[in-house]
Formats: sequence, structure tokens, C-alpha cells
Amino acid sequence: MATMTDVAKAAGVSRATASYALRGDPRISPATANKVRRAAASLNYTTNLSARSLRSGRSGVIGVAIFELDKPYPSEMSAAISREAARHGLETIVQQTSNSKEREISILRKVTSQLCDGTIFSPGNVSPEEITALYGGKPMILLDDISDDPLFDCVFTPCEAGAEAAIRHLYEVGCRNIGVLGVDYRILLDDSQATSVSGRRLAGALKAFDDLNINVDERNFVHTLWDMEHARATMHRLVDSGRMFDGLFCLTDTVALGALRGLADRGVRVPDDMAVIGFDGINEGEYSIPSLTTIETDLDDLAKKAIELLSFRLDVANGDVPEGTDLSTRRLTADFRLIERESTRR
Amino acid sequence: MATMTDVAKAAGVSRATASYALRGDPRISPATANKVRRAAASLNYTTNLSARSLRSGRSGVIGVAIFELDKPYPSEMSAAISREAARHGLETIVQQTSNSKEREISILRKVTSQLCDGTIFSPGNVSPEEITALYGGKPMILLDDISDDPLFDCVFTPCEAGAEAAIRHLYEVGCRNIGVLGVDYRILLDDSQATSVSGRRLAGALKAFDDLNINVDERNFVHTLWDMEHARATMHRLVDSGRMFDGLFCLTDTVALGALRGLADRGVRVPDDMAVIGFDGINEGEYSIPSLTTIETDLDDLAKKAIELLSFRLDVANGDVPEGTDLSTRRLTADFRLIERESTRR
DNA sequence: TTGAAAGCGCTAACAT
DNA sequence: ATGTTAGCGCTTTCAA
Repeated sequence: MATMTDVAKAAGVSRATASYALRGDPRISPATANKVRRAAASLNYTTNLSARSLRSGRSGVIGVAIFELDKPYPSEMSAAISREAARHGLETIVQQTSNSKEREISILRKVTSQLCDGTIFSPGNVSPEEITALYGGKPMILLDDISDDPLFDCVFTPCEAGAEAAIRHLYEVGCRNIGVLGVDYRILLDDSQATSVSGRRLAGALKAFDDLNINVDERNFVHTLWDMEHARATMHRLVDSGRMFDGLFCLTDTVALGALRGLADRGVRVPDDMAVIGFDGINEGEYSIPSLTTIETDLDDLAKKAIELLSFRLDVANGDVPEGTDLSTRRLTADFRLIERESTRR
Repeated sequence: MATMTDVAKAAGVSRATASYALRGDPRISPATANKVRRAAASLNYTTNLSARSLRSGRSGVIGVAIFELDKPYPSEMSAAISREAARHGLETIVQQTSNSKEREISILRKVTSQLCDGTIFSPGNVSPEEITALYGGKPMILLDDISDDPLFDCVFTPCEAGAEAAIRHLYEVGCRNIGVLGVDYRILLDDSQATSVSGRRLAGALKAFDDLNINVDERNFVHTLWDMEHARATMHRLVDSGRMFDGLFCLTDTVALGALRGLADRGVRVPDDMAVIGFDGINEGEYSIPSLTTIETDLDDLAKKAIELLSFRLDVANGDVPEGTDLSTRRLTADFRLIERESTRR
């Protein structure tokens, strides 16, 4: 592998000049710059990222750390962030935390805070306070931070407004006995859960019930883990117990797809017997039978906002920001839209 | 951030001793090693990966580069590799090539060959010869390399055997007029495509047709892009054109799920009118309506084989391998199994 | 068993 | 406009 020294030698200039030239520093004359670029190209030169990063503290790489790579929503989100970062000239590396605190810590300490100029992190088991001890002072953007003390910039999914829209939609298509699947009603009693994704989606749903004068009690809220298998089994139990709703708001699309399958297993027709709406907008929902009405989180918007926040912090870290710029943490919320499909069409 | 120097100072030893101690070198006395470890812990010390990597050429991080992060199959595969790597004490970073040659090159040059000790790469548009020029001499394992000249170790998906099993299964459930969806029959004419994933799945299907004495011609092979949208539209056109099969082998599960939806749109009942089988074994296939019979690639086995090959090359690079070990490139094939579900149950 | 010292490849302050 | 030089944090000979 050719080094900067090789390039400098081939171009007949000093290492410093070669370095400046390759990074487009205006101090280098166009003629020299060209000479250097040609030399670099002919030697198939690439800057050694470790060396650059060690010396300058910058690598041009950002990290994304999410729960699971093999679930539709987080993987679509990572892909969107990765695309948006590329538009800003940033390489993205993705890691899965596997929902384990140990893995989160390991990723934060070993990779993210070391190789990456900044990180977009979906915290699961690690508190912002703990992150502070691990992140090495590098820019960090949180996804759906649940702490109320904003230590880091954060992008939120549109939980409240989205959940509210979901319930309203079910109401508009005629549902009056609406169930909510995927949340334990008791989290309302736990303050620390109130700002979690479940908590905020539940809050949005409750607000809609209230506005629409629909009476609900804990029996309208059915707990299940957020995967297809549990959602399916939960619907089996629900139907077998004789409890029925005419509309069902599932806290995620994955839950909704599992529920659809569980209802089909028991001969409950969707949307005729029960209208079903999900949340997230994963690709699969468009092709399920019936296709899934959902609250789609605008992942391109979410990615844009996350990268915008991160870019700003990167600029701050590089000193590329005018004196007196407001540096206080910011919290943005991604857009959403209701996508009406067959599962609520009636 | 605490450095090695800080740790050494706090422990009252030299930097070298501290370095040895932290990496468990037996030359350091247990007492000293303990002292150093305590100092490191209290300072919340982490080795600087850039520095380690620059000096020793090793980082403990491996790279995975795949087509798309937001498609079920590649993302499940990345997750499996990531899990398996963790079992070997390796951190994994994942990047998406977005099926673009430019991105593949950029990833290989900028990140993978720099930060990573080795790479597991699913090549799309870049030839093994081109990889050679880019990969910086670091260990590289290919996934489904299509070149016949094995420059790199490779793990294959079980295309031929899997496709053969798929056709046989359709035959066993009574299908005699079997279509294959997702492959252009003309690729048989193009030698360079013969060893591609499509080419090998097609070859397996043809072998089964031959063994079973089923006559097929080009009309049995229907081309479509490998996504749900195109598969669905293709099925619409097929049904509308009056062409029908009693069994359909879809080259991927994504294609199969799109086909299922397209058939439902046209009132074709699965499995009664047409039995459908996919290939890959993505999670969604278990919950679709009807659930999808498929040839499941054993991703844990694939991951195990890929990491095994990579670990071996890593050991070779570190000189941890006895004199005279066979260093020739190896090519392994992942296991598969037939999962019978509703889409062929009749 | 431990320490001193060199240097991986690069960037940036300083000098020319 | 270009060159000289120091040093980022670590590992690894070599010497003690």
C-alpha cells in the first residue's frame, strides 16, 4: 500500500505539500496539486484512516448503533441514515446492539467512540448518564432518548401524534370498540416509562380516546412483545378468550403483521370483523394480505434530521462555526403520514 | 480520555509494561498485571483503536459489506455474521453497498481495508480482480463469488441443491406444470452468469426437471426483478395473459411474497390453484397468508463458515499457524433445509 | 521481569 | 507557495 511519502516522492514534493494538495488546500498551486493528484492516482493511494484519525481525530466515518439488524424497522432506518450520510460525504458503519447493555457499552467504547467522528445511537439499556462516561466526548445523536434531561441532541419518532392519528382513523372508519396491542397499561404508573416509545404511543392513543369521548379501560390494552410470533400467539389467546374489538391499533407494524396472521388463524376477517392499523411503515406492510394500514414514520426525514444534528456537532467540533452560535441541545421529531390500505378499508 | 501513558503512570510502571499487562502477556508478573488492570479500570481506559491499528495493523474489528441493509435476507445474514463474530471476540461493522460499484469501491478502499482486520464481502458489481487492487492485502471472504477462478475464500448459498429440492417438493405435492419466477432463461446463454446466484438456482431447477422427466421450455421461466413490487406486477401480467402453472418456484422469498400478493389480487388461490415455494427462509415467510414454504439457507451455518474461513486467514496473517499449513483458498457451501408451510400444503 | 526507544502514516503549527 | 518538524497513542524489538 502506497503511503503519503511515496506519493510525495513520486510527485517531487514534500509530504506536507502532498497532504495539503490531496485535501484541496488553497495554499497549494493548481499545478502542484495536479501533479500530486496524478501521482496518487497512479500509485492507487488511499489515506490510511487510522493514521489520519490518530493524528487529526477525524475519520469521515460515522457510526449507527441500533437494536437489531434483522428486523425491518431498524434496518430500514439504518439504510436511510446511511444513504443520507453518503450525501454529506460521510461513510457510515452500522452495528447491532442486540438489545444488550453489554453490547451497547462495548460498541460505544470500542468502536464508535474510537473510529467514528460521531454516532447516531438508539439507546436501549444504557442511560444517557452512562453514555456520557463512555462516548469519549465525540458528537452523539440519540434516537428516542427517554430521559427528560436532554444531555444529547435527539430525534424522536412521532409517537404521540402518530398514535393519535391511528386511533382517529379507526374511529373514522367506524370503530367504536378499539383495542391497543403491544403495550402494558401499567407503564402509565411508571414514570420512567412515560417517555419511552411505548409510553408516548400509549399517551397519543389515550389522548385520542379522550378527545373522541371513547371510554376505555385496561381491558382495551393488550400486552405483547414486539415481534410477530408473540403478537400472533397473543391474538390467538385474545380471540379464544372471547374478547373482541372492532378496531385494533398495533404499536408497531411487526406486531400488526403478527396480529393479522393470528386473526386469520382464528377466522377473524380483517377489516370486516376487525380493522387493523400499525405503526412504522415497513415495506412488508404493502404486500401483506390484507395490506396494512399504518402510520408511516418518514425515515428519510428522520435520517435528514439526525444527520443535520450530527453535522452541526461535527462542525462545532471542528471549529467551523461562528462565534456565539447557539450550542444548546436540540430535539427534533420526524414527520409521519397515515397510509390507508386494505386492513382498515370498509 | 485516558491513554496508556496515564495508566502506566497511575500504576507506577512503564508504558511498555502497562501495554503487555493489559493484553495478558505472561511475561508480566501477576502482581504488576493486577496493579495495571486496576489503574486502567479506575481511569476508564480504553485502547485507542486508531493507534493500535496504525502500529500493529490489527483492530479486532471485521467488516461486512452487503447489498442492502433494508432487505430481509441480507440484513438477517449480517445479523447472523455479527452474532457469530461476537462469539469469536470480534466486533463487526456493517456497510451497505447499495448495489453500486462506486459504493463498493469506496467501502473497500476507505473503510474495510483500513479499519478492519478482514472483510466478509458480498460482491455485486466489482470483480475479484478489481477487489485485489483495492483490498489492501487483508483477509477477505467472499459471499457467492461468481468467478470460477477462486482468488478468495468463499461461502456459497446452497443454490443448486436447494433449487433442486424446491422443484422436487413441488413435484411431490402433485405439481406437473411448474413455473420458475425470477430468472431470465437467457442467462443460460451467458457464461459469465452461469455461476451467479440466479444461474446456479436455475441450474438446480433444470437438473430436477430433467431427473423428473418434466419437459420445460422458456415459457416456464418468468423474469422479474427480485423485489416484491416487481414480483407482484409480474404475476398480474402472467395471470392476465392466461398463462398458468400449478406450481411456482420463486428464486427468493421476497419474490415469493410479492407473487403471493399478486396471485391473491387476481383471485388465484394458493396452494389450491397454484403451489408456491420460495428460497432464503426469511422470517416474514412464516407469517404471510398463506405462510410460505421455502428452502431456508441456514444463516447460522453460513455465518459459522464465513467466520471460520476468516479466522483462519486472520491467524495466518498473525503468524499463528504452524509451518506447512495448507493455505490454498477454500470454498464452502452453507446448509439448507426445506420448510413446508401452507403455500404448498395440499 | 521490566524499561527505553523507535516508529506506524498522517496532519498542522511553524518556518522559510 | 512549499518545506521542516513534532507528535497523535500504541506496540514491539532490544537492552538491562
